[in-house]
Amino acid sequence: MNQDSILRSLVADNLVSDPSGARGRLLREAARLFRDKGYERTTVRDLAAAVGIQSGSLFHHFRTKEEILKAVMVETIRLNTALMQAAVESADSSREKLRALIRAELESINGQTGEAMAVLVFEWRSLSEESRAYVLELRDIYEQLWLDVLGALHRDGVLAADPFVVRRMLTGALSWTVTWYRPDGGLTLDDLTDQVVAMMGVKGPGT
Amino acid sequence: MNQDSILRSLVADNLVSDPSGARGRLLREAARLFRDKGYERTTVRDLAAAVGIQSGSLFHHFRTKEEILKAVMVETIRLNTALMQAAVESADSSREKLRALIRAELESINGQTGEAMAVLVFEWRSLSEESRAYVLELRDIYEQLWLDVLGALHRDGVLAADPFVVRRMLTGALSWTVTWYRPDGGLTLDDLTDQVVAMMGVKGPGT
DNA sequence: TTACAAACCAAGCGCTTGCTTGGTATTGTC
DNA sequence: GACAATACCAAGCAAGCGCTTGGTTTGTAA
Repeated sequence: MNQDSILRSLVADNLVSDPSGARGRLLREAARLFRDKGYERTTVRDLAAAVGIQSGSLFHHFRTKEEILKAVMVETIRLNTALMQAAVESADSSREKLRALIRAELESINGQTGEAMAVLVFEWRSLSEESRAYVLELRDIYEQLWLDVLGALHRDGVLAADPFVVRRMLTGALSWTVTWYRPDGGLTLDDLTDQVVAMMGVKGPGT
Repeated sequence: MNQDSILRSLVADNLVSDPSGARGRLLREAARLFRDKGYERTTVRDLAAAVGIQSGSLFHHFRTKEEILKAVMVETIRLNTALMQAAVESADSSREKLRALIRAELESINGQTGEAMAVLVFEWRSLSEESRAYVLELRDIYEQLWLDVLGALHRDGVLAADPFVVRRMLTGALSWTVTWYRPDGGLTLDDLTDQVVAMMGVKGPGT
């Protein structure tokens, strides 16, 4: 189950928009604009211009501007949850599962879905109360993947610190890479993964 | 040199506004509103109402709304840089200096200046190009404090990972605490500091 | 060819925004 | 007590905002 087939499966189930369709293209441009200028500074005219239509025509696809923000976030979480799940399942030991999770999250933040992930981090305050509740609900599924793995490592005595605290520290540290990491800076995502694992106080198998 | 005297010294030098003055009170309310609602969603009418004046009267104190955002950020960096400097100087070993820095940054993020620090993290995109350049300049002084200490630990073989990467990971992890840490949750800032230090792969004195 | 829905345009409405203006209290100074 | 300078108010302007409306084009299928 590679990344492409996971995406295609989600598209087939109508959980994620086809990236090549009109709606999918709009969401991609929206993510880019929201990340670059922020949600509030991005006007519906900006969004429309980015996909080459009139501003009023946007409201044929989405009822409100906020619905666009919500869709960007919801679809991104759905996709990355599925990718994470696959990453966990493909690894054997808990230690390898953790590494796979870190690697996958770095990929989601600094790869294809990077714009949308940045929006998820920086623009959640612009969501309405109900949209926020729904997004948080989806996020919990995602977070449970992490807590399961960290909890197992904790029980095995490999991880000393509290899994909840560790996850939150990791969330911050990994999210923040979006503000400074550049793939052309001589540091690959694998290098970065190594540094994170090394920095975590996870005792190696031999000690 | 305690925290209060540091603040008073900065006020005397006109680098930070007196918190009890009109300007200082406005900046405090602005920081709170900007954190809660975001800069763009906060109107000048909101700001004026928070300090009990008419919206037009704001422009007697600040030329533009953006100048208020800039002032919140600049004064916060100035204060926290001074506090960090004192924290570093009061510690003897590099290891203790690192702990003092972590503790001080957690304090700045989750204590009195918490609102303003959150603004610094989440609202920097709303700054104009020039304001951003100035803020980054001030930030560099602040960051150098960290890199000096981390560099010393690295040279001594206490810290294995790259100081630049470690600092950036720490920035993310510590900033993120603003989204989840609550002092009434049974975890003190000292506890949290311990967890961070423990999580960092800094080898203890005995190994 | 006809029928119909989906996708889009052109125009603009009603409202909110940051900020300005002209004038009035309030404060500090000699 | 005269006189600025400072701090504020009341009113409103011009621009930009999200979104609506009524009508036209495009795609699809019988």
